[in-house]
Amino acid sequence: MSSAQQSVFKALADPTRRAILQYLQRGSQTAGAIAELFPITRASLSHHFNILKAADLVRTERRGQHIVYSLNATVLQETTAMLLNIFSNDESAVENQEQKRRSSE
Amino acid sequence: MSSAQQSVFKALADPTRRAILQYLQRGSQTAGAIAELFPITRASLSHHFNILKAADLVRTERRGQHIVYSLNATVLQETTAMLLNIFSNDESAVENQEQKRRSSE
DNA sequence: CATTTATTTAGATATTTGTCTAAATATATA
DNA sequence: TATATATTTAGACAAATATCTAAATAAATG
Repeated sequence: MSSAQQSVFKALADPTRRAILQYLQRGSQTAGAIAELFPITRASLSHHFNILKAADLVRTERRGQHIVYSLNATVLQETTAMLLNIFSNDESAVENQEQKRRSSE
Repeated sequence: MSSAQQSVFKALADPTRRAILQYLQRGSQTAGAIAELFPITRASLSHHFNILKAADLVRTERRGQHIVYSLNATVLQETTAMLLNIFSNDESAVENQEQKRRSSE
């Protein structure tokens, strides 16, 4: 559960990926349409798509030759809710660290 | 403004830093007290503190030999609010990318 | 079926990042 | 003032990351 959170925060750390999410907020788009917005190669974009998919922030669907990307707003909302509680649902990080510390004494 | 957002998202990308913020939610703490929670050196922690300070997520105050760290909840709240609108306040990323693309044609 | 179009994968590379040890700085106290 | 305690800074290094080019895969079309 917290490793899912980790993949979301990692995904959000990159400005290109945030811009992709923001763009998808207006509606689903094909990979090619998204690629036109960015001055990087489609291969690099594909790498960002993989990271967004791994975080479950976007969903994909093939439509003929095209792959359509859609925002998965649920994950964003959950992450936001967690941040609003100032990480109250992400205690495992502290717990894990405490556990590591204890076991190395 | 969006570069400030960038430093916040970068800061939140690391689980140790999220754990520090979460811990500070209970109240301000000295660097040493925080360090006892984590199995990494104080030098490494200091590096994380610098990143949190650069993002204005924490504030510091010297108290004798100690440095007291406090959560700056305002920045967290603002970031959360922005996420809730699904990046509606962070358009500059897309704008910048569009601009780069246009100028390279 | 061959070619074009859309997208991803593979592999290379430069940069960034998290961590460490050792040394420096700042304050308190004997 | 000398020493101890608290914290940060400097520099090194391995791992992760963002990007690229070239090649592969998948679907549409002549």
